[in-house]
Amino acid sequence: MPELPEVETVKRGLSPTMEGALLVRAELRRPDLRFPFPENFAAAVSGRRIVALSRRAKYLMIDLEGGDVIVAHLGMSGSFRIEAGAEPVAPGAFHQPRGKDEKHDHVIFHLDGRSGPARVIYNDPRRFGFMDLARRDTIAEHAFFRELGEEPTGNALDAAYLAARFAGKIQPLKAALLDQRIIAGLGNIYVCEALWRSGLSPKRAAGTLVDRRGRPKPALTALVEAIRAVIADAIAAGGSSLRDHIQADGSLGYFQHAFSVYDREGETCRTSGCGGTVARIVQAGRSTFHCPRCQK
DNA sequence: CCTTGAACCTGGGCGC
DNA sequence: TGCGCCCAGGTTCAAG
Repeated sequence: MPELPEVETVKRGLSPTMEGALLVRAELRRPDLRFPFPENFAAAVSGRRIVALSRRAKYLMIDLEGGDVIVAHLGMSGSFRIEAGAEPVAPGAFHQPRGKDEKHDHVIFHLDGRSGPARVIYNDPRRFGFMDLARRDTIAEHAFFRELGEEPTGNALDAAYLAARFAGKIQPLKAALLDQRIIAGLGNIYVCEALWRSGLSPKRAAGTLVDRRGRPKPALTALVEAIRAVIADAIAAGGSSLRDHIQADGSLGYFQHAFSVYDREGETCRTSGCGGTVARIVQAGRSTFHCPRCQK
């Protein structure tokens, strides 16, 4: 589920339950996800109070009292859900998977919060997600964060910044926008959507949006606006829920209904007066959806 | 530096 | 009902 808007939605869904709660115990139901958990993970976080939740790019950060930070990435299929009350949280009270889905419940945070005991459960069938521990005061130097580019929210991302990063690049726009070192948090869906909104071909070389003096051409300014708008729209919609993915509070994001090109191969382009047909091509091994008629 | 392809995993959908 | 194949929101590594 996770590009930036989905992770932001997860953060907002979990915050009311997790912030201020005591993390009584972290229960790891296997030794690894994509990577092994840090040796001391469960012991280090158990018994600590949760100070705050935040997000950077596609990473969810859980700040604990004392300065440790749980850093979680949801990979392709990771999700969190909240179960309130009921189940005991005493040590030794192990989670019992009942259904098919629950066999992929890999991490259970047993909480004691303002509204009583609760569990926050991380489920990830494909296990492309991962969790690590960092220290708040050095987190910017952590390998996950060190090279990340600007967030497409707020004001840091602007045409001048992208012009500097795109200058001289032959790399196609699709690949340049997926590069987390340039813009942090975009993924396959929102790159396709932003390129469609700005009328730019995913195959176009990134450097062609920069003039000879290294300044942004109007098309690059339009692209920046499209990126910021599509991300803001998606966050406002609670992200995109593909397949059966649900948000932490059990509700569905609905931005998938607003897709203009993603997963719409063969359908009519929504650009007014265009009349083109959405095509699917493969770039760097991943599907790109675009309208060959109006995206130049 | 660049680009591509494969790898990591499981599950859903489709054609036969 | 089953099998084989392709596809999936991400990242990383090897190889050309």
